[in-house]
Amino acid sequence: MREQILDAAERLVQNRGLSAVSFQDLADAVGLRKASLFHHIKNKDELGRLLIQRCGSKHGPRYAAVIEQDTDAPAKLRGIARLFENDLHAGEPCLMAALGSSLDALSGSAVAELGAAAQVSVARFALVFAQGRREGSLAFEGSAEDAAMGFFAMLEGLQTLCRAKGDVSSFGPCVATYIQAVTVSEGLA
Amino acid sequence: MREQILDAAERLVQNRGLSAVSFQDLADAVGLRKASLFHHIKNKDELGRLLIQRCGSKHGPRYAAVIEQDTDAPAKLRGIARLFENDLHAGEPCLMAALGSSLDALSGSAVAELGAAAQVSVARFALVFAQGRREGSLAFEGSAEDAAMGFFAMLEGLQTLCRAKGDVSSFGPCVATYIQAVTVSEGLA
DNA sequence: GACGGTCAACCGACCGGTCGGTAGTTTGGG
DNA sequence: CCCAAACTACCGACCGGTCGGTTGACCGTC
Repeated sequence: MREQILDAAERLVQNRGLSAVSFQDLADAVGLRKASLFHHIKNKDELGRLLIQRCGSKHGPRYAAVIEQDTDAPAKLRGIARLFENDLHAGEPCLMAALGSSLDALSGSAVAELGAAAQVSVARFALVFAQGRREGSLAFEGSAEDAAMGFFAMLEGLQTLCRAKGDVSSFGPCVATYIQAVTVSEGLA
Repeated sequence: MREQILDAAERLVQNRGLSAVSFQDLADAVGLRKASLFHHIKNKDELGRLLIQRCGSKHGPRYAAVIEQDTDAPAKLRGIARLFENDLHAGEPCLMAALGSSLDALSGSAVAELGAAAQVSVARFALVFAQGRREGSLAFEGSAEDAAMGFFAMLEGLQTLCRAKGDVSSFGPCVATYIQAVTVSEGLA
């Protein structure tokens, strides 16, 4: 049941932001009464923190599956981007954008957990950039972490921007342009 | 007075999201009583729409000033990025991230205006990418619009991500890595 | 004396959250 | 094997407070 509540909450928060989701909304979405929710979630701050934790435990394995494939780095970047694109098409953009862009509405501990979750994702993606540099398939200046953070930021930003423009179809071409730019072209190198 | 209200509202919304900013907050911030605000702003939906419009009329000229400089495209990209970086350091991230990541909390007309504003920015940045391709200073596949949208998305995403991680200093290196990747290196070409 | 701006007072709805209580299930001791 | 205690999940009613928004009066200015 708790998982169902969090599933519904995630979907609502992704598209509205945490502070625009009330316990009443959440109760309606899962078919319970408002009071019952408090048996599963202590308060709104805990709701936010649970959502952030799930953001890691739920999507982390999906990223890991792509990263652990036996392919070159550009293919992995495309695979990661496709995960974000699919979520966007499913109307489920990453929670980190919704939560991160209204930081002052979160408690201190929630902010800390959000930052930690972001760092975990960046570190994961950095492995791909490091692999790409090692195998000569990616070219970029600076640290792999910086490159990975830029990549992650673009994925987050594209989800938001595509939805704002009502033009979900441009996610793919935009990210493809980026990946091509960091990929060492076959003709050279 | 209306401008002062909108200034204060912008600052609040940037860091909290529109639905977490109440008229009471806003009244406290500008030193008026809540009731007085409604002589300047009809309702919350209009507040959101005015904020979006200002996002264009206020920041548009700043971008234009950089774009109309007589420099090469990579320098213009760095200039645009620096604007976003300065705003981030000033605790004033772009409104589009805050508003765009909670679209379902906005009215239909507000969403339309937000999308239009986003399109205007993308078109502006696309001019720079087109120039770069023309003068041979930037290399990328696909349309200039796609490249520009990816660039814009990264700037938006980096603002959010840096704040979430509490590490504002990594904005510069991350975006530098991207710009370098799309810039045609002097040794080649 | 018309007018733009400000305000105190107020409104109904809703907010996050609590309370007391009720079914149903699980558990353990005689 | 039974029954009572304990526990889980749920709920109606309610709390103080805040929400977005309205009203009507008051003010200085031209």
